[in-house]
Amino acid sequence: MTRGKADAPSAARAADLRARIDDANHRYHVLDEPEIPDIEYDKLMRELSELEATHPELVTADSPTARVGAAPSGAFAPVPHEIRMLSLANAFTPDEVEDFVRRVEQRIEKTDPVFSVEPKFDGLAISLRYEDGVFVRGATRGDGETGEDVSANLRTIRSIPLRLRGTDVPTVLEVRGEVYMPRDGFEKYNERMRANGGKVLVNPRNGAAGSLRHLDPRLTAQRPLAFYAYAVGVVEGGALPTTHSATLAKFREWGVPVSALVDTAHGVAGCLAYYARIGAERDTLPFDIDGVVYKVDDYADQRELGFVGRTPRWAIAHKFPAQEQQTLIEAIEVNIGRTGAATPTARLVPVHVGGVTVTNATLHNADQVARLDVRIGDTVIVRRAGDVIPEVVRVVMELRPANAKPWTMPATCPICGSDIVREEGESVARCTGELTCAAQRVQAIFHFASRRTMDIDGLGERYIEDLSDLGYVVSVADLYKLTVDDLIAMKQRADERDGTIPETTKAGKVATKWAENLVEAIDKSRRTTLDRFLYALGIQHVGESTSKSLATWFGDLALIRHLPWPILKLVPDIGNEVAHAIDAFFQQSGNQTVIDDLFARGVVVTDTHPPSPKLRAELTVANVLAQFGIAKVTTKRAEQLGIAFESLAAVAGANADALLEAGLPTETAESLLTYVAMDEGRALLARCIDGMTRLAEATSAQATVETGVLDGKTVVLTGTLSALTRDDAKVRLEALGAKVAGSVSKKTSFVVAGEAAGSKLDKAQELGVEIWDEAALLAFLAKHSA
DNA sequence: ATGCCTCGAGTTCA
DNA sequence: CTCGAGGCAT
Repeated sequence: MTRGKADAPSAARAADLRARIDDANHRYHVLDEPEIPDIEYDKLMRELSELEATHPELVTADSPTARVGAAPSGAFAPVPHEIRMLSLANAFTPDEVEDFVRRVEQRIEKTDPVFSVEPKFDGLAISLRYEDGVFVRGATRGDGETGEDVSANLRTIRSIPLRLRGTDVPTVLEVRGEVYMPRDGFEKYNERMRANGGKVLVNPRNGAAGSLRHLDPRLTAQRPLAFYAYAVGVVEGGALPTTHSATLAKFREWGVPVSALVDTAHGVAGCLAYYARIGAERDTLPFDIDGVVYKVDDYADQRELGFVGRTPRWAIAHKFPAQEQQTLIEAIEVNIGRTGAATPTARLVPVHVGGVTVTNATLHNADQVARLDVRIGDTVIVRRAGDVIPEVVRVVMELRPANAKPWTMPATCPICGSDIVREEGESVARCTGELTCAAQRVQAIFHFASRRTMDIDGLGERYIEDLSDLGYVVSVADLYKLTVDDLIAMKQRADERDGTIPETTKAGKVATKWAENLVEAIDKSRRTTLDRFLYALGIQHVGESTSKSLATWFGDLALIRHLPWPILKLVPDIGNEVAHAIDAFFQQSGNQTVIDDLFARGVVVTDTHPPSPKLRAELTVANVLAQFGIAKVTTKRAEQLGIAFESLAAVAGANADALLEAGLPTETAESLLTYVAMDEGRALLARCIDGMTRLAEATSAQATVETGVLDGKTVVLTGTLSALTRDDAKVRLEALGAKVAGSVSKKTSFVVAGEAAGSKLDKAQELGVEIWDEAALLAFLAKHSA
């Protein structure tokens, strides 16, 4: 093979070939008007790859030959989305669409607003990043915040341009859209697979999702995938039009494929007409769709509408009715969850619904079973609700066997035999076995180890079951004393128990590696944050959000684990139920022991900090007293007491005279005295007094301890940081006392400018504000972070 | 008391 | 994703 310098004619020929191939792709995928036949196209491609093979120095990153697929590259790196990838609210009926449009109209004070209307493709959402017009990276949606880098696979998709056309392309442009598998491509692929005995794809949607997750892009290249854009992410160094529809039109100019079915519509009537039109075309379309999407067209209006949680208020997905199928109920089983919730689950004769095989369907609770009157042996209609989760819609009564008996919730837990109890007014029945119940224990450990809590990679439900069954792990703290030997021994015993063939020497090596990895993952999980740790504990009613609140308000588990419920209630969104649940959890000595054990075995909460100033503001005698719910002691009375007495202890110790002197009516004073006289009342007051003291100490310690290097400094972040996300940087700067602001002013202490920083950098220079590059920030953080 | 909204918990399949 | 229920405003 000639490896010398490329001669000029070869270089020119390569450039020419690339231009012609790009052009053919553009015409085919974007303009939808193929010009040259496939054979011709293949010939051009072959010539180019041969040319590149003999002259490797001619290969460019955006060469169409990259589409054949590079060699496997290992795992997918996580990619943080600077601008979150959205999920949409759903509407199923015209009424819901009307409600949506009405809400929009009210908020933006316009009637019959213009919507960009689009088909909702049934594929996989991805984000493509172009820098200077060249495709540099593509990522899956992931959880919306962080996706996976699937660039190598995306490069193989011919409708994704590797280079944008036109002169007005922004320096950085993130194009968002859907990777899907066209129906004919899906059929042909499966035909081919059936012919040579390969594995067929279940449906186009899974085909698309699965294809992008191939570690070997050469496999992805074989799959018939395509792409349509429908949204925009980060834009830097350039401007987009002021409406969504104009942006999509611009995309087309730049060579990004946008479905020809996108349109604009006015008001409810326009949207519903579009829904009807697309619905009628649905079956003849070359790709699968599961509904249509309405987006408020004007970006200014979108901004005004904003978000509720993770979903925008300016868009909604109007779904087509879910597909339904008929099948048979073989059994109704009871599942025990982390909190002991006993959930009836229908075991079904497998049936294809909406493209997947369904074998289980949750029946939620006994009420639901009764409402549907589902019995074992019944024929039922199953639907894939929303998108994924199968649901039993109704029983086909005509087909009910004569001997079918109504189902009832068992009285005892199928796992541990404890009573199953349903509280008054609750819809769920619970196993009362708590942690004596193996199922609850396994679920609790599984929750503890899961991604959003301690994040122990590789510790799945199956291993937890084995560890628990074989007695290696009883409480979550036991995870942290597991050794490699323990794990290997455990696996051996599990294999023997299951009758799995004893491991050969080669497989023995694998088991060792597995155990080593798991021990390492467990070790890695030892360092965690307070919010994750709290969430991991699995306290009833304390999920991700409440854990975050608790962490920011109190800052230290040493405090939280001793606080009585009246103090916990001071936190917004924590009411009676939640506060009592937290209190009750920590009152259980067993739970305290587990926490001590965790710390003793090396678990470290890294972000402990003093209680928040907000808490200090709320933590008054009056506020705490008002939480108790003592008869007659209203908020107003509590305030009087707060003014009259310095401390909770003083209130608790006050006699009748002192209370009357504070201006309390006789009845109120009596009620309070009665409360204090009760053992329970006195005990709770004592705990509150103790809690307030602890908090006061922790807070006063703050004055001396808090010497953040960046106290009083205001920092602005701009541009793209590469080593850490903007959020990350923000958190870490704030941890050092800085305030991270959104815009530059003369009060700004310094600006951190990443790649492709824009107007904020200009402004900083103009105002003479200190400017740091990313390296300076990293160095600073490294030096000053604990 | 009543209604809205957000959060928690449980769940399916590949 | 969906349902139920807790928190809070009215």
